[in-house]
Amino acid sequence: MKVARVGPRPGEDGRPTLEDVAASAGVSRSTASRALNDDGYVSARSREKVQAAARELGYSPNQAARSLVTKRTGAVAVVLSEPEARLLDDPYRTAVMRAGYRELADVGCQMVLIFSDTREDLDRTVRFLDGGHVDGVLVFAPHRTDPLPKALRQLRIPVVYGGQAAGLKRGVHVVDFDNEGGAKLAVAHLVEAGHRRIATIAGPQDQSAAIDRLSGWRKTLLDAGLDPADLMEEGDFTLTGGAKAMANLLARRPDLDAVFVASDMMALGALRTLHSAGRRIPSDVAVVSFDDNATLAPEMDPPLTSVHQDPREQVHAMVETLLAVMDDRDLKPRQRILPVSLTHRASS
Amino acid sequence: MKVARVGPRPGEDGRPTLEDVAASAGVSRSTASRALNDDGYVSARSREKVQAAARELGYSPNQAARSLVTKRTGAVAVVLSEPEARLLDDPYRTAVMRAGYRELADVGCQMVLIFSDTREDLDRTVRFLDGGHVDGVLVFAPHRTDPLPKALRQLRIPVVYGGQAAGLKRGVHVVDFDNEGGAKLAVAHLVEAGHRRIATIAGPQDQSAAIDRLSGWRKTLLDAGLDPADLMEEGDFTLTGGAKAMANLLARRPDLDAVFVASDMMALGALRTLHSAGRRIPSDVAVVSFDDNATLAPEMDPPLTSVHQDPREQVHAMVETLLAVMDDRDLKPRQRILPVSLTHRASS
DNA sequence: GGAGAAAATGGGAGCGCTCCCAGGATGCGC
DNA sequence: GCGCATCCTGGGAGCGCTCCCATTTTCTCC
Repeated sequence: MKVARVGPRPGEDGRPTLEDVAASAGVSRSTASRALNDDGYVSARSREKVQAAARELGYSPNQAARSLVTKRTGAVAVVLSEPEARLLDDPYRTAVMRAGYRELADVGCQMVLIFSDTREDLDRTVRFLDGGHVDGVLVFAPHRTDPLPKALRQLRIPVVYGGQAAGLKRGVHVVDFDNEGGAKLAVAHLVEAGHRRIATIAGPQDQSAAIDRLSGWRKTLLDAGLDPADLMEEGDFTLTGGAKAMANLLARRPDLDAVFVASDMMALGALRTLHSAGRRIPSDVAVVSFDDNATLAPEMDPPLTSVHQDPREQVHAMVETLLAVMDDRDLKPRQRILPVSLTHRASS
Repeated sequence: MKVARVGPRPGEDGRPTLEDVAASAGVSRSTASRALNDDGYVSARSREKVQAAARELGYSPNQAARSLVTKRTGAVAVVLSEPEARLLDDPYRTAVMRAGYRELADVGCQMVLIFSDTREDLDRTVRFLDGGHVDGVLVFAPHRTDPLPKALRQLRIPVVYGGQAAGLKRGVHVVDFDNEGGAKLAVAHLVEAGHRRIATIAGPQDQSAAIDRLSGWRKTLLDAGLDPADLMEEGDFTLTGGAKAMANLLARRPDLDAVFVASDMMALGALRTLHSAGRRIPSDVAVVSFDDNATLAPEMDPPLTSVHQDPREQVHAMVETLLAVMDDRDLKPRQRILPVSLTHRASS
C-alpha cells in the first residue's frame, strides 16, 4: 500500500521543493529560504509558518541546487593511499577514519572516504577530487614513492597532508607528529632505566615516519654512548612482520635487554616471539612501542609502554588547516608538527 | 607564481564550464554535452574537437549542476551503526569498508562513509541520508535494539541491509550470511573429528548473527546426542572478551576438548588463554572460529580453522540489490542468504 | 503626523548542466 | 529531380536553490 499523498503538490517524485514550502506557508520563495537558513530579515511570524510548513511537508533542501549556487558541497574527502592493500588494516588508519568522520561532522562537513591502492585508482581518485564533488581533501600517503601527492598538485581545491607528503616538501600543508622526538623519548626512557643493549624494530624505510623513528633511536643511543650496531631490524608494520623481526634480532643479539618497536602492531608480534623464546617482560627484555593505540597497547600482555600520538588530534589540526585554506586560498603553506608523549605501562 | 591563464575565459574561479568548452571547440553547448557523454548523434569531427578542447581547458563537469537535472548523485552511503564505539575496530567492519569502496567504484559510484554511534548521530545521519546527497544506502546495523533501521524507514531512497535489520523483518532488503548454517558446519566438523565436549564462545546476544551462530552450535550438539550444558560463554566480539570467556569456560569445564568461537577476534583471545593454560592446540583443545578474516585467521598460532564469509561477496550482493531497487522502486523486498564454507587449518 | 530609517518581503536572474524539439544537412531509392 | 529517412546541430526550457535589488510595510523620533 502506498502512503496517501495530500496537500500541496510534491513534484513527481514526492520531494517537496522550497517553492512548495513557501506556497504552503503563504510566503515567497525568498522568504522561505531566509527563514530556513536564518539569515537576513524575517519576521518571527513568517519564520514559524515556514518552519511548520517545512516540517509538515518533510522538506529537505536539494543539495545539488544549493551547491550549484553556493559553490560549496559541504563534503571533504579523506584519501588513504596505501600501495599494499593489506596494510589498510593498520589500526592507526582505522582510528584516522573515525576521527576524520567526527572532526568533519563537527564542522558540518561530510566525509567521503577514498581508498587508493592500485594504479588505476590514482586516475580515478584525481578525477573525482577534481570533479567538484568535495570542497577539500585530507590525504594520508605515507609512502615516499607514492605518485599520488604529485598528481594532486593539479587540484583546484585545498589539500592538507597527514604526515609528510611524498616527494613534495614545499608548497603543501602538512600536519605531522614528531616521530623522531617520540622515538628519542622512548629510547631515553629505556636508557634511563639502565638498559644498554637496546634494539629496534623499525618500520618500512620507504615511509618518512618510520625513517624518523629509526633516526630518533640511533641518535639517542649514540648520545648515550651506546653502539647501535646489529641492533636494528626492519619490519613492515604488521603483526607477523614484527614477530619475524624480533626473531631475527634474538638470533643475532641474544643479549639484547630492551627493544623499541616502531608500532603497536609490530610490538604485538614481537611480544609473541619473546614469549615463545621464554623471555620475561620487562625483566629480561623491556619493550616500548609507538602509536599507543587505545585498543591495542593497554590490552597487551603485558600492557605496553608506548609513544602516544592521537589520531584525533592530528585530524583536528588538519581540518583546522583545511578550513583556513578554504577561507584564504593563498595562505602560505603550514607545516605543523604535533608533540607526542610517552605512556608508561608494564612492558618497561 | 600563478600559472598564466590564456584562451577562453574560465569563470572567476578558474573552472571552465561546458559553455567554455563548446565555445573553444566552435560548437554549441548541446553538441559539447553529447560529445562528452557520448549519447545521441555527434559527428566524429565535432567529438574530437570537443574532447580536445575539454582536455586543453582542463574541463571537468560540475557535478552539482549535473545531478540537479539528472536527479542522480552517483554517491552511495555506507552506514556503520555501532552503539559501542570501540567495536568499530572489528576487522570485519574494516573489510566491509574496503569492499564497499571497491564494489561501488566498480559500478561508478562513490562511497560516503557514515559512522553512527551516538544518539545525536542518528538524527544527523537520517537528515543527511534524506537530504539528497546520495542515491542509496547500505546499512550495517547488527544490534537488535538499534533504533536506526526504524528511523530509516522514512527515507525516500533505497536502502539495503547487510545482516538482519533490527526490528524489521518485512519490507526491507537484506543480504545476510547463513550464520546458523556456518556454525553447524563448524561444530559438525568438530563432532566428526571425535570431540565430545564442545564448548562455544558466543557473540553478544543482542546481535542476530551471534544468536544464529549460537543456535547452530546448540542444535548440532543436540542432534549428535551431546549435552550443551555449561559449555556456553558469551563474549563481546573483542580479543579480551574472547580471552575472558575462554578462561571462564576452562574454569567451569576443564574437561572441554574443543571450542567453537563466534569470531576470529575472540578466537585470538581464546588462543592466548589456552596457551597460558598450557593446553595444546588442537591435540588438547581444537578451535574453530567464524569470519575467516584474511589477515587474522591464517596468521594465528596455530592458523585457525574458520567459517569463511567473504565481506566482498556480501557487499557485492548488496550493491546488486541496491541497483535493482534504484531501477525499480517497487521491487519486492529481497532476503538473500549467502552460503558460507569451512576453511580447514591447523587449529582443528 | 510626517520624514526617514529599519525591517520585511517578493520577483528576477542565474548557477551549469541535460533534455526536448525544431530545423538544417546529408544520404538513398525511384 | 523529388521525397523521405537518417544524421547532426543549436536553442530554449528548466532542475531548485541563493543572492541581489526594488518595493512595501513597520517602526522611531521630533
